[in-house]
Amino acid sequence: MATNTKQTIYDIAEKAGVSASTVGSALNGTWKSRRISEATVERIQEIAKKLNYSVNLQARALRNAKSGLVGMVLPQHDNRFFSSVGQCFSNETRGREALPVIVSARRERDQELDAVRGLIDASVDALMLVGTSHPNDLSDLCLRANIPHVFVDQPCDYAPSVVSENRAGAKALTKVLLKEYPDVDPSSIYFLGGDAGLPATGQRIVGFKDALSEKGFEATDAQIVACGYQRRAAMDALQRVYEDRGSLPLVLVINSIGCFEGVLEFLVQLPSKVVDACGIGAFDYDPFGGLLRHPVPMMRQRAEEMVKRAYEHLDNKDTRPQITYIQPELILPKYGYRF
Amino acid sequence: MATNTKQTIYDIAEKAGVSASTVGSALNGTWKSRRISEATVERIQEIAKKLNYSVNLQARALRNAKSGLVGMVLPQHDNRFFSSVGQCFSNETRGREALPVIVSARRERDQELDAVRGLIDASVDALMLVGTSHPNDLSDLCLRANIPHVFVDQPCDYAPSVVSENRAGAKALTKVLLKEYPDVDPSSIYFLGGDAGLPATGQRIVGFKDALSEKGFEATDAQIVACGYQRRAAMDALQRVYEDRGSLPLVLVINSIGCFEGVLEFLVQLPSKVVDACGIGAFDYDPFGGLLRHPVPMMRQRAEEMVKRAYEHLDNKDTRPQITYIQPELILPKYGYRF
DNA sequence: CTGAAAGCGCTAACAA
DNA sequence: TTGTTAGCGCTTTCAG
Repeated sequence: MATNTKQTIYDIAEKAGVSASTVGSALNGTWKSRRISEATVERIQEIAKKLNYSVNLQARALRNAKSGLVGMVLPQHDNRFFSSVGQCFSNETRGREALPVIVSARRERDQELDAVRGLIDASVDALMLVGTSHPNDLSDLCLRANIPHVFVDQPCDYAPSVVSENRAGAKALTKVLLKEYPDVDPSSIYFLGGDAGLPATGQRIVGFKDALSEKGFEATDAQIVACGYQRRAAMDALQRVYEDRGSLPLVLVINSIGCFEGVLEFLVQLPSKVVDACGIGAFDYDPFGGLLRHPVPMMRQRAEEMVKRAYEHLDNKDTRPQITYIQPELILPKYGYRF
Repeated sequence: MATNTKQTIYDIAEKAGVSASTVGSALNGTWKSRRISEATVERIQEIAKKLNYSVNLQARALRNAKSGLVGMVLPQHDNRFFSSVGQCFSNETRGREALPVIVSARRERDQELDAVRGLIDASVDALMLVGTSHPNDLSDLCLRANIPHVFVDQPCDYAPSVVSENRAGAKALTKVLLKEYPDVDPSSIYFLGGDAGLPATGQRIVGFKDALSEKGFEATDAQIVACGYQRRAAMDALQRVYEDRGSLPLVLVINSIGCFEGVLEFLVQLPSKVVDACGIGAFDYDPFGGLLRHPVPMMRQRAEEMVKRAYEHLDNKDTRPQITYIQPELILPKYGYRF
């Protein structure tokens, strides 16, 4: 029968008539190098099972100066891209016999700092920082606490970073749209969403402009609407554009999946003809986006590759600043029935 | 200047010329009850800041028998419903000054057991088990380890559970669809997705049948296709139905958002006329689903309420089995432009 | 108002 | 092949 109070190696030692250290190594695998007889080990393991023993990882961590926790900070869980990142991180971390601790921080400086501090207090063995708004400040904290860390999605000046090829991706996406509208009035091409102060958005804007200038167009500030990442903000921003112009943009490149939802939410109120005429593309991917009657090419960021690469940096104890670029994947709309 | 090696209360004690226990209580807030002078406390805090001190939570945990970790097990992160659950859990947990540890276990028994064992080893102070396939086994582990725990989405016989009103929800959803097709051939009404062995799906099937029998219909086994939760499985299952019948069902109630994606993926290959004739409704919610040209009513599960209720059980140290039902929300398609 | 000392559960020398 | 012991960093009596 199992007891209801948590058992320690001392309890087992007593029942087994051996010392606690013998029990310890019988249970943590070091018994081979300590040359403890297989017989005792088996006996101990049996008793442990019977008593429903489980290690106390804090005690082990305290002794070993290694917690078995790996932390991740990301903007939010409920987002297709970040939840994929979280899923991959969870898989990879469990595969390394460690426990993932994922904290969301809404891209806000204070929350990010708070999250990182909390994770440092928990003595995480490593930290993966995803889509953070203040990478350098966070890296600073980690450096002072001597915590190996990598950045994903938004790069940092002081640590290894893994990001999408945003510039090339945005350029390719924009070109797909422009091809559909060869004679478009250049001033009716818009980029919407994101934070122009952050590298990811910044690079996408550059890529967007690249595509335009290949056509001999030059984008004005008015065509770049970096309204943030919120669904609602994107909705409002597009509405403003619509009112100012008196019409929709002819080509609209959207910077994040959250904004994409906001855009659709706005468009859904307009008459069909108006929306039909507008070419829409989105950075980030949503499977539903590919099923819409209105064809929407999308740039899927490769979450899995990004997390794996980031983990490689951690595994290799790579600490110097360097950026690894991962090419995103262009997803063109399917043909057939259109929802 | 900050040092690069982790500081302890002893380091601070030395610099401050006081004892470690004084530093300890100055830093953890117990100094008031220990009546330590505010002056020393301030001095200590200053030194701590300068040395870039941060508590070692394992040490504290070991001493206090309280880890400051709260665990969650869920099927997957990359799913709209579960990622909302994860987000709410993260928020609630951080609000309680604890750290969320979320582990995904794909609804597989071994992975679930493993995850729970890992969390028990980490001495989580409480555990929230979401959408698990083997609740009773997991509860058993927790009970033996004396860990307060709650179930969400799938109920357990031995612990408090918070679940959606699946039966009523499925009935209401089915009725919405039936209303559109008053003269439908009863045998062409299908329920697709989920695991009939699990209570959530089971209840939804009952609700589905309720709606049918109100119409005087009786569902046969062939109409209930509990093909699991995978996108791919749903795709294949629907294809089989299509081939067997020689046509699509006229009314299709889909049991989970993952299956919904699979269904759309299949339908996208068919000619418009065929799909247009089919009435589709989905349990679980996706904002894109509401924007489709093909109108899809959806039952949104209230993730936030569910997590909050679950946390209430934990806060109240409620341990006896009981089920709290949360009513899901019917979301009807928007009208206007249809994508 | 503050210090000394014990102990949380585990691991790793060092002895035996 | 196994036991003894010290100590990881912190909190908490108990003394002073």
